[in-house]
Amino acid sequence: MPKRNIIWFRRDLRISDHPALLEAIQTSDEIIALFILDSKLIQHSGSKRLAYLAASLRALDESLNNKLHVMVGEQVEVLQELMLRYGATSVHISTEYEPYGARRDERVEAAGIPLVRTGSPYAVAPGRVVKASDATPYKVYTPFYRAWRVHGWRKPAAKPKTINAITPKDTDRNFPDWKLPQGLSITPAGEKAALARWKIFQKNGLNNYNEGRNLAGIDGTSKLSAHLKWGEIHPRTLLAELGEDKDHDTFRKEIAWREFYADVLFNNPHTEKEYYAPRFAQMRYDAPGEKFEAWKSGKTGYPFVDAAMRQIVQEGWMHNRTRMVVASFLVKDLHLEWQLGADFFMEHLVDFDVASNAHGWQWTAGSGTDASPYYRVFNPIEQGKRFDADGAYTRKYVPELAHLSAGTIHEPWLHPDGYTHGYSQPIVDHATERLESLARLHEIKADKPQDPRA
DNA sequence: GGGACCTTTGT
DNA sequence: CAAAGGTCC
Repeated sequence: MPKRNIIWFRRDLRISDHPALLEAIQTSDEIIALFILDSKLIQHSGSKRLAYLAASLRALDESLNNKLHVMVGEQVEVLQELMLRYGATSVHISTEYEPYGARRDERVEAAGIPLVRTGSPYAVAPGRVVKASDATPYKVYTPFYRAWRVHGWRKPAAKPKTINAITPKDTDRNFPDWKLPQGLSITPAGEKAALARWKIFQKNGLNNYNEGRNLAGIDGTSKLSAHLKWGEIHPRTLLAELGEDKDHDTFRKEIAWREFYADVLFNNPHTEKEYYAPRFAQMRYDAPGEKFEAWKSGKTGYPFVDAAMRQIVQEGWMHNRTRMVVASFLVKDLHLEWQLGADFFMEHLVDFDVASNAHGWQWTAGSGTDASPYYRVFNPIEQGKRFDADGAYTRKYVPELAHLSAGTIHEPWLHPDGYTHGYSQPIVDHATERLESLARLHEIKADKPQDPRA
């Protein structure tokens, strides 16, 4: 009887630089390539992310010469059935660290499935970078970054020369047919698309990254987030080709932010949903109502905010600069809790990553690690003028403002024709709400005596 | 333990 | 150039 291993793909949908796949191959005669559709994750994913996953599974299957099993059902049952049927002795995985995935794997293991963990979605696994002084985790990014670099990471793993995989039965080829709703568009999925995008970014964006990454209207960011989220490319593959100049270092720092937030969530799993700084739970917030609806539908009357909100709904992706702008607007202009925005992002983002999302939001809200200082409130108009100076980004997503030029598109109230194409009036006055936000923050200042009833 | 330091700013 | 307060070494 040949020795057989299962390779259970989850968020590592690639065959290059894949240590767990290599390990599964090297310790067996044949592998069983498997993906299990997880009803819980499907429930929490919007149509765009599901369409992306469907495409990514097709791409992975192609790389595996159509040998991918796509199964529906409870993980333990599916794994037990396949192990029995094929006489497989172990299940190889890339280690997962975020709360849901880590708990799932523990549960599977507790049910008697022999999991073999090799590698992770990170260059340095969460929990590995700690302070030299007392071996506790970092809470501030920059010292983490320095220690992360000193820690270092392995070279990319080799692409397997041959993959000897069992041919699935037809009934085990349950590829989902999740379609993208009409009128929407998402980025191409799969390992080939990821590697192609990386090449394009290296050629066109990387060498001006320090400046270009902030400009919403140009293709200045890597746009690798969805590929990284689904593991179609490993961060090590990117890091291996970076140099030491300013632009390359800035990009390396963005990769390190992803690793920092994975580490913070690993060490503080409750911060997926709760305030990292607990006193922010005591702040006065407004209840979500009409203004929240306006934010979600891109009708706040603030052009840069509305452009970004329409971008995420149409494309499942939002420029990083505008992620901060719309987050600041939700929390500090509308006085709503960050979790409302984070949940909306979870529904729409193709690249949704629980750690980066929760802590990106908390940074803006002021409640996170190394958070934005409380007095720092983004000005949505000034941000638009600075980072979408010619108005191209806003014009693209807000057709009601397309007739306005660079000079007035971020302030339609300055133009006599500003509202002639149906654009919304501002739902709040930024200057007023900024002061309101500062007042509410003052109420929870650390040096204020706590309410004894609290 | 004291001093340097801290992604992404506003006016 | 002003704006806390915590973290790091």
